[in-house]
Amino acid sequence: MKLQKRERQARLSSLLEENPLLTDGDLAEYFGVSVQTIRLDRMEKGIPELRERLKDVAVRSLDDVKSLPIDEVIGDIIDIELDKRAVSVFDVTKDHVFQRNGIARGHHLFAQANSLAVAVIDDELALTAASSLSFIKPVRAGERVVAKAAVRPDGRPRRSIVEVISTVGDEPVFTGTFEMYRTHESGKEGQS
Amino acid sequence: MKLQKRERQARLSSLLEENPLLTDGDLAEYFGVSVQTIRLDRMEKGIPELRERLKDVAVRSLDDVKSLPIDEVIGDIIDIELDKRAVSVFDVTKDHVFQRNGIARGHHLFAQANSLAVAVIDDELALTAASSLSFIKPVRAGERVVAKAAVRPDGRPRRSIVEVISTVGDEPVFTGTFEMYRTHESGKEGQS
DNA sequence: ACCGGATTTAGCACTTGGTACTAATATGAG
DNA sequence: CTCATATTAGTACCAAGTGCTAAATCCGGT
Repeated sequence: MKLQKRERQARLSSLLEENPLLTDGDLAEYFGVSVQTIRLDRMEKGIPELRERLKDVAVRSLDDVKSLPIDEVIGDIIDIELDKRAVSVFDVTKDHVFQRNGIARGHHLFAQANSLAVAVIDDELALTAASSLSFIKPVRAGERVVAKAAVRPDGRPRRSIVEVISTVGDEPVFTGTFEMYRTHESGKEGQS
Repeated sequence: MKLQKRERQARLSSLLEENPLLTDGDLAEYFGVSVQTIRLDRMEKGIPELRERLKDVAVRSLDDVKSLPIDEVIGDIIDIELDKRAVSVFDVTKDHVFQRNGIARGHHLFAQANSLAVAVIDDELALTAASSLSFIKPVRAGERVVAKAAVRPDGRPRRSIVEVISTVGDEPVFTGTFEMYRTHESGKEGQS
């Protein structure tokens, strides 16, 4: 009997974790014990009642929706000098990789580099006109990608070239050349 | 008074849409009417009670977690012939555009094209090795982007080239050339 | 065999946020 | 003024609980 209780409470926790919408009644039936026993178990484990669990899940998912727009820039920009250079870091998680092989999907590396290229341009409007990319080495979940962007002028008016090199540790994993379109000339207003 | 009711019911709907966790009591207070009135309004509008709304949100979000891998591909693939060609559509919403100017962020167009390029390759492992892109015309929220991919062999072993052209209506908005790496030779196993 | 603590079950009153239904009032337009 | 529409009130009931008390079981040790 000593084991029964522990065992049951442990299973109960994990059961509820993967399916929070079970009532005490469901659980009582499942374990073949009385509803009261389930209640006691929940008390001891500090597991809230069904209604609270539901609200938690709901609130969390609503919050998620609201916090999505942070996606405006991919990666954290940690250093920037407009129209010159910029650096951002991006932590690759399991959400960014193919389930099959654990390798980061290319568009995330592109997104980091591209949004960095947009950010480094000192203009109201900066658009990517064209780009050329090279995926040098696969990146995996848990790795931190550091992207460095450098701006150089293009011959044509209202254009700038941004070169981005992304590395994990010391190793380059991605490079991209972005041809950016802008509404105003490249600034270069000299000092003061 | 004719207007009062309609107006209140309309506001009530939209209020609950963006915040499903309001009780009838909250709403009654908010509109300065009795709880019963709110109940009647909900009846007429066919809006379920708080607990049901919560459960819906919760279930949907739990389902989402399970079905997230669908984000493995960006855009809906509507036609595919492995190692030959594929077509996908992607509806641009306000979540995909810069707030400032309403223009779709480049990485979404890239993501659609790139994941289509990955999908069209008939191999366990397909990775983008390099690519070259051209953003021809800005895309805005509400537009539907159709991407068409065509595969052609590369001279080198275990490589394929995928050309993607994305259009809105008749107008091309994006083109990309993807050099794909694969583990096995391009199949081409002839007819049986 | 018997005792005692742990475990389990039962029962009751009460809570929230409702449903379902009935009945009484406004209120306003013709 | 009157009649339909709209609103409010009140009752009984439900699900899924909490909180509390009390009884029944079980199980091991001596």
